[in-house]
Amino acid sequence: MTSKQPTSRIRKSPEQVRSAVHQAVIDLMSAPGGVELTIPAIAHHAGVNHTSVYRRWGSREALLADVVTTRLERDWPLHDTGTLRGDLTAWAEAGVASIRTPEGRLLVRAVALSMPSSAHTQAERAQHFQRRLHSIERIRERAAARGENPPPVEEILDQLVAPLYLRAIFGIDPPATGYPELLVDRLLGNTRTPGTAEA
Amino acid sequence: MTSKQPTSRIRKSPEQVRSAVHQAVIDLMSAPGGVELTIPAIAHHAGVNHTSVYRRWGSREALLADVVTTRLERDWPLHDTGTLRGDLTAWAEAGVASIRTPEGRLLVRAVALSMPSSAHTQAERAQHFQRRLHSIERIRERAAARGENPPPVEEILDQLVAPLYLRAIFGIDPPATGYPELLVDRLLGNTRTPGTAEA
DNA sequence: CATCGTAAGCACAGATGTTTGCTTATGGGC
DNA sequence: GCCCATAAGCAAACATCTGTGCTTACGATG
Repeated sequence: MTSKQPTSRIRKSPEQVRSAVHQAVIDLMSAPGGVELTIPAIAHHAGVNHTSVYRRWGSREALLADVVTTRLERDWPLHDTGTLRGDLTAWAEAGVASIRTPEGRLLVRAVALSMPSSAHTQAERAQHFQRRLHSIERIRERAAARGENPPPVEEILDQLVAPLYLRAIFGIDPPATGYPELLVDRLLGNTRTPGTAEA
Repeated sequence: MTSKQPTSRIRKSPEQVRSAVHQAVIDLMSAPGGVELTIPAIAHHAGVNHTSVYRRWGSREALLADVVTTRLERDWPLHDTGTLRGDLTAWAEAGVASIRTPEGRLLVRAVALSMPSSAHTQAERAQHFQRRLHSIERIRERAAARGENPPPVEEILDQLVAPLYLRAIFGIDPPATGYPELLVDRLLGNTRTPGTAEA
């Protein structure tokens, strides 16, 4: 007991820790039964010492934000289809696909909540949301560059983003078929031939 | 230590406790800087012993749910205007008024969160949401009884509820004027003045 | 006015989450 | 191949939240 024998103390590399912790967050979020999702629990599930998590991310809030943005940007990417309608529909389709999985719903929910107990300031939260909205802005810019006339952001927010987020947050399944197209039709007008609808 | 002198131990009545705790939750939620919103903190702010809170509500989740439903039912009530359009507009107006205040936004947000760390099952969460949706159902029933033909719940969800909730959660201010009417027009069709207004 | 059930307050114990000082693998640069 | 900065692992202290047994004020009932 006096000496410390090098008890073959295997350790993970920083990248391994990052990966394992991220996966553990996803696993525990998706787990049924309301797991606690505390740092000790996450670290244990990841096979990592909890101090490593504390030192690297500092707080659970920061950890969740990291996981969420990483995953969302991977699972809800931005496509370039060549038309405004195509881009919006693709975006909605990716969203629908995401919120059909428990993991996806939880990710979107996590964006909305961000912080379980401690509360971000509103400005901070809005900024966080801005990152998510960035893809919408890009879609609008591309459409404008093509000479199309995209609806204002507020309309896209109300008619495209809001329904998807609401369903993700409250776990309401979207209609089985045609939902992305339905939303885009409401937004752009049900005219497949552009030009007549508003704006 | 041997004797217990009745040190004029003033105590609040159950109703006083309830009121003080509810108010403390609101105060701490509205407080800037990300207060912890733990039961001890709430109890302290309310001037109540924390055991009283534990024994009465059991968990923070139950306490928040109680506060939120109480307040929301008071601040976001249901009006009977005699027409479907009127009822929906009134509902949207109440919602807009609510989410214009920081407290109102936080209440709506709290409905979305419901549970900070522990996670409700999806069914449980959906049920919780159902309570909020009850007013929508009532509006539809009344309209049907009048012989009107209300839109399906899903449409009201997408076009009326979702925009309000999204704005509440992310702190996006609704348009300064005419927003309730705009949402209802989108939902029911802009049958009154076929204006071009989409701005 | 006396009695009784309810529930608030208090003190303390138990469990859980958070933080710190230290040791020592790991991987890159010289 | 040696040396060094980085960061993971460990243990123990620390803070905080959660729960329990008990006393006792409050209000209702007779």
